[in-house]
Amino acid sequence: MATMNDVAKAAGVSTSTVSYVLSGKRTISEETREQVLAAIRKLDYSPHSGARSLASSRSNVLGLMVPLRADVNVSVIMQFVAGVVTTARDYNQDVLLLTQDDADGIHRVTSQSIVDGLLMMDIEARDPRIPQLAKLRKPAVLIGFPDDPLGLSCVDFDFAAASRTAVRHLTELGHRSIGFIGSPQASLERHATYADRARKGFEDACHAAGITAALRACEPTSAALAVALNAILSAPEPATALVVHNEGLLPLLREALAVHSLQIPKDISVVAIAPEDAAMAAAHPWTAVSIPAHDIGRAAVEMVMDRLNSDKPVEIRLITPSLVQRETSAARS
Amino acid sequence: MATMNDVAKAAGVSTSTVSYVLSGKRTISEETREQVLAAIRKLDYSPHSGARSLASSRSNVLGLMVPLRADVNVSVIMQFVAGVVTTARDYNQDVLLLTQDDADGIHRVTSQSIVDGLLMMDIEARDPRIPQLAKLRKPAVLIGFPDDPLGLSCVDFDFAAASRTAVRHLTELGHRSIGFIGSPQASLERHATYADRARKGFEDACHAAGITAALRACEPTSAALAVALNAILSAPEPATALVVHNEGLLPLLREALAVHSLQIPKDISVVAIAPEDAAMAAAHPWTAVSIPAHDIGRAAVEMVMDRLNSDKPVEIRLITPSLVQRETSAARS
DNA sequence: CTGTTAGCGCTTTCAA
DNA sequence: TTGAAAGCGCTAACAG
Repeated sequence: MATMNDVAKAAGVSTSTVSYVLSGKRTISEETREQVLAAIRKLDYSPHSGARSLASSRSNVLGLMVPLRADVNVSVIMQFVAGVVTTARDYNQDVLLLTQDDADGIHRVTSQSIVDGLLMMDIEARDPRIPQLAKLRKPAVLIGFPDDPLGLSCVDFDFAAASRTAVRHLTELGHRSIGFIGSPQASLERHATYADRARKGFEDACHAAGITAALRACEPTSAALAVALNAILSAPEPATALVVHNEGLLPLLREALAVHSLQIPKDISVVAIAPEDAAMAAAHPWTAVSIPAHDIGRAAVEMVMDRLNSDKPVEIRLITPSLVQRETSAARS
Repeated sequence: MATMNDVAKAAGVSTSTVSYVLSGKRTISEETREQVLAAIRKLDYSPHSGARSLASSRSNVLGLMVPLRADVNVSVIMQFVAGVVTTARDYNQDVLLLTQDDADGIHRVTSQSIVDGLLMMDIEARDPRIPQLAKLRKPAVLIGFPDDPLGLSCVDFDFAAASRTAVRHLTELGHRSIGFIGSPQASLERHATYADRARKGFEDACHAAGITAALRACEPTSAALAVALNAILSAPEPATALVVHNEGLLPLLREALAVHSLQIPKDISVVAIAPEDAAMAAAHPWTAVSIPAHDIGRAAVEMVMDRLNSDKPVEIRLITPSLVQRETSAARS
């Protein structure tokens, strides 16, 4: 492997000149720059990341802690990760994968200077990782919205607004009793903030509009869905519309409603809170408030890089939802 | 941050002694070892990964190239990745995430010595990345089974054997005409090797057993499934059993068969080739040949580490399938 | 606009 | 069983 020294010799300049050509931190005459670049090409030179990180105390790697748990929405995670990785590349960073159960992963990758900053997915209301992150001298961004961010940056989808938007759409269509089918109980119990906030937003919106609301947590299985629907549809004022915040249920929903002799959207309207692709992957695409997972990933990277490169203040961003009406919502009959 | 030098001074030894205590590459008296470890704890010392990789030419990072494409099975990927990351930690390695569309990611992370080795998911029959990998001086493991591995290690699930196992199970139950519903056409067209081999195994097994076979590729949507089933069930000798290698279709299958007035397993048997959790996530769990994604991830890491640490020869491993009968297969009526 | 040089923090050979 | 010291390849302060 060629080193920077080899390049310098081949180009007839000093190593610092090569370094500055590469970093752009100094103005270089067009002539020597050409020479250096030619030598780099000729020798097929690449800088050694370890040497660079030793000298500059920057690794050009971001740590991303991902839940590989089963009760979270896998396809949203994938999209989010895709957003993170592609944006990281725009900043010339690579992404190191950490898992939730790697107990001291945070300590390891920061204390050894493996990463320059951290992105934490799936943050809970009182996440024990937050105090740990707050002590670090490396920037961290929380994906989620905890009770107390302890001075860390946060970014998330505005799930409360998503529910409000869904409810507004349905009330405008004349519905006066709406059911909410949410994330599995497990997500609620560990206070994944997205689950809590979507529920809360739904309750508040229904209350403000004077609408009858019925909420159920639900596992992504036919059996659980049947139970949830029974509860919602056998109430004194049965729902004429549903908000579903659980993409795993979408493929099962039509069949489950058929049991109650209900057709979508003739007898019952449905709004999904789900990623775009899940909403579209059906013969009759769902009216949906889509979760822009890719954009959240992008925003998260932008926010760590801001804190890494400048002294921009800590930021809290909530990504605004928007609803697209498709084939599953209609005026109340 | 404390350096190794600080530790050496605090313990009253030389830096090399500290280094050897940490690496274990030299025998150290119990007494000095204690002293060193005490100093490490007291100063909360962690080695600097950049410095280490510069001096040792080992980064302790493995690169993992993941498809963030939509037509592949997301939950299998997640399980596989989980297997990779947890096993990597057992070898004291971290995992860097690369995406399929990061065109020169392979070159970047290897030439800059960011990674010690590479794991490549979703290998196609004539994958253009293979010649590129074969030229590197870093070990690589292919997850998949290409036409020509060019001397690289490979590991994969034995999809052909999976189909054969499924067919054997069904013939033992008396079925003489079996349909195969496979991966989307897109997967076949780019010759994802898993799709090809599962099909081939099915055809061969049916032929060998003198069974009538009907094969269809299928997108994971209700509409596509309806088309595929129409074709399979309107044949001269309609299938009395199905092998389904497409987990996205499982939640849709009962409803689609009901259209033909067929109940599982009374009128038609079904064997899924799918990850365990997909097979279990139903009111009536599927008889299935399960894809042990986690184990494949583990095996892949073991194989890179073998090539990194020793001169073990290149290896080709096919993970043997096993079938579990559950509620969706029964004797032909 | 460019060169010299002192580190960055670790590993490992050589010497004792 | 231990220490001294020469790098590993790069960055950036200092000097011109």
